[in-house]
Amino acid sequence: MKLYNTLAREKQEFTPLNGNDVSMYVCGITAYDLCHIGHARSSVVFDVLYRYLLHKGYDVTFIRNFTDIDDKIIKRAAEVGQDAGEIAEKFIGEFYVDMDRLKVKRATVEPKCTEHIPEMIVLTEELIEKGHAYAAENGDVYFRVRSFEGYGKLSGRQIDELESGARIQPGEMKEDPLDFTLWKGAKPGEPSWDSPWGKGRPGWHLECSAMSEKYAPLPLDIHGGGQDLSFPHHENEIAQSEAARGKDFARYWVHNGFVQINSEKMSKSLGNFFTIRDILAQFLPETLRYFLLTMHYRSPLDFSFDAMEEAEKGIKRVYTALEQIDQALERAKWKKSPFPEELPAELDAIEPSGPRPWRMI
RNA sequence: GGCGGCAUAGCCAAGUGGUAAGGCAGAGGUCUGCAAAACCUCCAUUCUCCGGUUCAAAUCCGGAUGCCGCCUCCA
Repeated sequence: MKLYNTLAREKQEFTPLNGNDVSMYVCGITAYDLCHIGHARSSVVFDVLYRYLLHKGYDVTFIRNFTDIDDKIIKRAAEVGQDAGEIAEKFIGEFYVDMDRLKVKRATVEPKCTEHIPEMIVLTEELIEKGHAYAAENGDVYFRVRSFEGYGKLSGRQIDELESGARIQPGEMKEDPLDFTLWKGAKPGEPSWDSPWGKGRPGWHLECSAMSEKYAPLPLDIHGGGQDLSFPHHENEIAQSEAARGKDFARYWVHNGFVQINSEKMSKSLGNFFTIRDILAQFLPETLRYFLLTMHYRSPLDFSFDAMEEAEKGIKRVYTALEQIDQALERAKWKKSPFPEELPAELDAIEPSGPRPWRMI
C-alpha cells in the first residue's frame, strides 16, 4: 500500500516500523457542538484506513483523542450555563451517536485531554528544562519555536515567512510572536488544574504529543487528521514531541481533504455547514458514508443534496445487485449436484484449444 | 506574496508507463393494462494547453493557464 505522506510530499510505500504492529493517531474532535459532515468525512476516511490495515492482518493501535477542554468549550458552557465538563461529555456522547450510525469503528484507545493533565505537565517541564519552552509571569508557558530546528518541515514553511502571520494576542507574554502556548494560565472562573506555573489548562497542541507517546512508541507509524490541521496544529505537535524526545514523532502524515459547499470551504466560521444530523434527517447513514467515500480522500468533496441523491441512486444499485445475486443463487440451488465428469471432456472436444468462456459451463 | 494540491465526456469521477472503470443525465430496446422499477444496448480515437523523455505517456520531466486549500480557531 502506498500512502501520500504530507511530510515527504509524495506517495510512499507504507511499511510499519515494528513488524506487524501499526500505530495510528488521528486527531479527533473538540467536543463543543454536534459534528458536521467535515467531521464525518475525516472519521469515515480514517475508519476505512483502519479497517483496511486490520484486514491486511496488521495489529493496529488506533488512537483517536477527544479534546474536552478548550476555549470553545468554555465559551459554549458559559452560553448555556453548564460547566465545561458537562458540555464536553454531552458532545462526546453525540459524537458516538453519529459515528455509530455511520458505522465508524471505535478506536483502540480514545483518550481525553483532561485525563492526561499530569502527562502534559511533565512534558512541559521537560521542554522547559531543555530550553525549548519558558514560563511567563502571567502563568502561561510558551514553546520557543526558534529553538526547534525542524519547525515548518511538515507544512513546508520557512520560519521567517511565518513571522508576518503570527501575532501576539492581548494578554500573552511571548518572547516571539511565533511561539505557541503549551500551558495557559487560568482566568478567574475558568476550569483549571494545578501546575508548577499556577492554575491553568493545557494548550491545544500539547494533548496530542502527550497522549500519543503514552499509548504508542514513537515514532508513530501514521498520524492523521484534516488538511487544515497540518499547520499549525501538527507542526506544533512535531515541535513539542521531537524537541522533547529527540526522535521523529510520526513517519507518515495523512491528511484528508475538505468537504465544500458550492466549491467553497465549509466551516463554522463561514456558517455554511451541515451537521451529520441534518443529512441523516433525509438520507440513510449508508448513503452518507457511501457519498463521503465516492471521492478520493485527499480531494475536496463538494457537498449538495443533489449529490446525495445521486449517491442514493448509486447505493440502491449496489443493494439491488446484491439482492439479485441472492435470488439467482436461490434459483440455482440444484447446481449443487455433482458436476458430471464427462462434461468437461465433451466440452474440450467441442473447443479443443484455448480458454473456454466460463459462461459455457 | 510564500507553501501545497488539483485539471479526464453535459455533470460527478476511477485510472500513476502498455493503449480511457463506474455512476448521473441522454438515446434506443426488453418487460408491463398504463406507468414506475429492473434489466440490455449505445454514448471520450482521447485525458486543460505547449514542449521533452520513451518502442509506448492521461500517467514521467519542464513550462504555461485555470481552479482550490493553507499561511488565523477549524475535520
